[in-house]
Amino acid sequence: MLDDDSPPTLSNPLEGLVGYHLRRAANAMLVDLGRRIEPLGLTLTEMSVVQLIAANPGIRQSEIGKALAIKRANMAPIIAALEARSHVSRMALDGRSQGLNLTDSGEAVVRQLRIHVAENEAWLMRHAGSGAEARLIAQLRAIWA
Amino acid sequence: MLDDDSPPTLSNPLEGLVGYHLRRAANAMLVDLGRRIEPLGLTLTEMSVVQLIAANPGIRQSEIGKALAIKRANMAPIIAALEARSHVSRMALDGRSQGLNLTDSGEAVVRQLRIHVAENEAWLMRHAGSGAEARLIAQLRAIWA
DNA sequence: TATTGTTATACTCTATAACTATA
DNA sequence: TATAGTTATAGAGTATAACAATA
Repeated sequence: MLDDDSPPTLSNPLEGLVGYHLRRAANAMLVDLGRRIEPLGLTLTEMSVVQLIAANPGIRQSEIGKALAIKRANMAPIIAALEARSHVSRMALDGRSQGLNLTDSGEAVVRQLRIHVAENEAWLMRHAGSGAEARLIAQLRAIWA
Repeated sequence: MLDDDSPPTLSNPLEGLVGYHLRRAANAMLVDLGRRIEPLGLTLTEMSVVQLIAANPGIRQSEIGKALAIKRANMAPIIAALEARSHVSRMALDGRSQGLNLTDSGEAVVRQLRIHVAENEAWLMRHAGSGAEARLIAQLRAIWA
């Protein structure tokens, strides 16, 4: 079968775009991180929220949303899910605000999380290497390719 | 009201992570690009697919999937939607494969697309600037912050 | 047997709108 | 009036599983 099964020498005009590499690199990073934290039973968004609570005990969910660019409407189910798994507890600050804190279970998860995040960062730097600035595309491409 | 409405001096441990900035930067880029191409009635994924067809007339959708990391199962509705809007036509290559081509309408869309993508790239570089390699975090952060 | 395309389905993330209640 | 939280809903994007038809 010599019908040219070799790589179809496909032309990809997106290869020259920084935005394309940025998207692919971010996706690759999220896939790697997602696999690492999978055993913890947290989504990537829950992961970042938990880390923010760990660093800011008593924080309000509206503050988390502002810091991480998550809309109020999307914060509600995230906090509810974390509370349902007993990772987060709420304490009324006033009639409408609640201070969020990690439970022991939540603290344990964060400890594991830090390890996986560090591994993910190491994975990132391993792929990105240290390069000059004009090498931005090459760096980002190296992450997913 | 002097209850300290100033920024809550919130601690964000994610700020030190390359992965965090990568995710935020990619999201910011996609928001900018999404707004630009919105008038064309294409999603971001459809946009990249159309560009690949434009550069590779007669390409099979399985090849597009491989190039852009889109699963076969997800390619089907994308191509169907592009065909439904008469941007793409199919031509049987053999009993199971189809060669994809742009229609006149599809070509017109791609011409507009190229302009918006170039604008998005300019926007990206305007924010990222040209910087050294250790400035990777700063560069990426500058895109979304 | 492996590949191409398809359908069905589910989950994550994001978005807007509208509502309650509290400040 | 503005804010904090909630609910409902929708649209992207991605994932797996299973199937038919063809190579």
